[in-house]
Amino acid sequence: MSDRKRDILLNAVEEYIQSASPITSSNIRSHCSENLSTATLRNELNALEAMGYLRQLHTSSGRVPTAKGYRYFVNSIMGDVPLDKAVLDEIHGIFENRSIYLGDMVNEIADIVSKATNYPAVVMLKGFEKLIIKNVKIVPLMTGQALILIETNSGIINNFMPAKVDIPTQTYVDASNFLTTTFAEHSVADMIQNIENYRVQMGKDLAEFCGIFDTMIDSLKCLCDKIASSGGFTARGQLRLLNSPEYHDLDKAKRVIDALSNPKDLEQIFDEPDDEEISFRIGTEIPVTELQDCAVARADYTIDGESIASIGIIGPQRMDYAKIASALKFVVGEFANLKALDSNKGDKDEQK
Amino acid sequence: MSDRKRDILLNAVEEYIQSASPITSSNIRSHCSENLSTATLRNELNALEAMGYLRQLHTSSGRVPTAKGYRYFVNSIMGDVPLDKAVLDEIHGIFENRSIYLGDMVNEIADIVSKATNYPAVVMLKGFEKLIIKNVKIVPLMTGQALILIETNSGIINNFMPAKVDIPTQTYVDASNFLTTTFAEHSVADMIQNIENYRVQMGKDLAEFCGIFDTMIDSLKCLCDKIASSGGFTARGQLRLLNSPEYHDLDKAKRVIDALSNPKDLEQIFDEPDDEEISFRIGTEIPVTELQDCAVARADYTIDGESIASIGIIGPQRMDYAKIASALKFVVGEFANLKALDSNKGDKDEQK
DNA sequence: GTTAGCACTCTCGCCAATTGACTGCTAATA
DNA sequence: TATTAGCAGTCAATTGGCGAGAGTGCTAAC
Repeated sequence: MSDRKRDILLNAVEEYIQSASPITSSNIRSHCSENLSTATLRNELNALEAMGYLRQLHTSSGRVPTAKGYRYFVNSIMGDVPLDKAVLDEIHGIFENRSIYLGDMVNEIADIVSKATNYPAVVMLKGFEKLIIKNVKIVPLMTGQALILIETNSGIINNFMPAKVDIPTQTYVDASNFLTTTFAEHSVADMIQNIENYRVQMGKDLAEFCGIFDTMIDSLKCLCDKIASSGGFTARGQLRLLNSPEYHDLDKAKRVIDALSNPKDLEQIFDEPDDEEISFRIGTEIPVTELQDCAVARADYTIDGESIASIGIIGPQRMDYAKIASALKFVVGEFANLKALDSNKGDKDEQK
Repeated sequence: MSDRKRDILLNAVEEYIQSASPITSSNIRSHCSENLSTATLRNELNALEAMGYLRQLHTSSGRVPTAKGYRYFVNSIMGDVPLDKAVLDEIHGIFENRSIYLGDMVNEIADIVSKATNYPAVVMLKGFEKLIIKNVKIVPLMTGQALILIETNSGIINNFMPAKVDIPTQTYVDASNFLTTTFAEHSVADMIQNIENYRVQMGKDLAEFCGIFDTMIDSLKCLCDKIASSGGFTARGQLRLLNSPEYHDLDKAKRVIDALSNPKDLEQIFDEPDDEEISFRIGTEIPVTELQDCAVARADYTIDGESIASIGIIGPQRMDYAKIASALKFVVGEFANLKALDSNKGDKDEQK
């Protein structure tokens, strides 16, 4: 492909992303190639169409990028576009004020990412059980339940468990301390799996904790199951899909929105690992029929090479790829900072 | 109004709520008045139109209820329609498993009510500071923050506050116990306002708690402000508005949905007290211009005569009033049960 | 390789005619 | 007096045709 064709194609795609109306030869002339005539541009556009990057909706209309055209654009222009400063600050604020429950954080991130990009966002929490335990607290409440708080390197896991009222508060404190000293720097999964071994090993010392541990593990398993049954997905900002002219058709929009609340569909997109920083799938590259006239952006947050959470944006193929890429990069970056911060902290102030 | 007119009107409204298409004379004949001719029915419909209960969109179309017609229907038919058993169980489950944060509970209730009715739902948390304290716990975390847990008669208030790492855990326990014994059976507002007095009164005994109390009160005030700034509103299920044929027009739907995320608008509907169990406002009865072709249902949850939370449903005037009324009644009923249960519990197991 | 010019194609908005669904009204009937 | 049958009238919705406008493809000239 000649340099000129490349310029024209990239310009056409960019233009179309902004305007949402088919690109004409005069259109391009006024925006980037003022020294060429429309006739020449028509020849070039014709060639680009033959090459499969553009297509015409009908003989006498302008041209629209094909999935291949978008793909070319995405591969070429992956430079960052600076995000809105207010949005940046808002994202940063969420992470700043991070002594927050993991579940809430996931919701907030989905909200913010959707707001920043103006498309629906999906967050998939893949393995909270892989997070590294820093501290465990079991707090008995008056209502016959207790609150489990597990501080990890990426936020706090919280869950309620049933609790007998006749167990003294101190027992809960002791049990919590035991769990913290035993499982600090281990993963939650480790704790769930290995608590049995510790119990056997330590004999009657732990007898009084047994009941507590059993119900705690049960309730954590329950939480795992709950997250697993929803596939760990949280979708937010579905309404924003309606802002795109391509989804002014309600039925079309509904089909996409329905897919967003169907774990089975989303699974196919987010389950398989993805080692790119930001990946885009366009059109038929998406393994879900209902979404094949969409584009999906995805970024993963990984710890030690394992993906903990995925963030996805779903929109029309004519989505603002550059803006989305920078939003996702920024969010994932904040995630990483968070982890660095936490491990520092963890070293500094040991729990007695 | 004659009995026959009444029958015809109620039937027409009910029919229209189901079918969403204008009611014709032959329509009524086949559904309720098979012994009358369509001509007679036309005379009756004509009379009902003259009385202002129905109106024609154009000369040769069927008739549609006016706001006055819906109002008559609502006042007449307030009998309960049994709700879907699955929905009933789901609502019940939320309250059953009630050791849950107030904030989460509000979200879940909005979700469920919206799901049950198939319309957008709004929950307004008016005065969590009016709730009665049963127990206070301040739990220090590793990240330089502490978790405030206030168990009340209607769920747990939770919020984070900054905390110095060098304060020993026991101080937090003592501070928590002090707050619990001092303010149990008082409202949260009482605690926020009167903690100053207690501090002055008790002198240096409390000196070591001062810092903790100050930051706690600050952070609770912050929470109050945050809730106040959003008007305390949580809207869910906005998308369901699109299911109604009257909102297939996107712009029309968006105007309503925007109003639902505008505290200023919602305030006008939910701020003034409402002593009916379930109240409906139809059309111009709603004090918000953007919502004047909608209907709004509202139910309040009150403690000691004061409204703590309001639940609202927004939909087209052609909404299923009976179904909405029963869903709201059921939810408010569960709320009340909750309170009864809690005060029992409170008597039984005292905190040391 | 580039450009000007012309014919061609297709969408969109507009208008008129047709169709079909209901109603209102009038006159006949119980 | 209340009800009904029948007929004329009204209006929305659909259809088809027409013209304008936008944009292209192609060809011939530069």
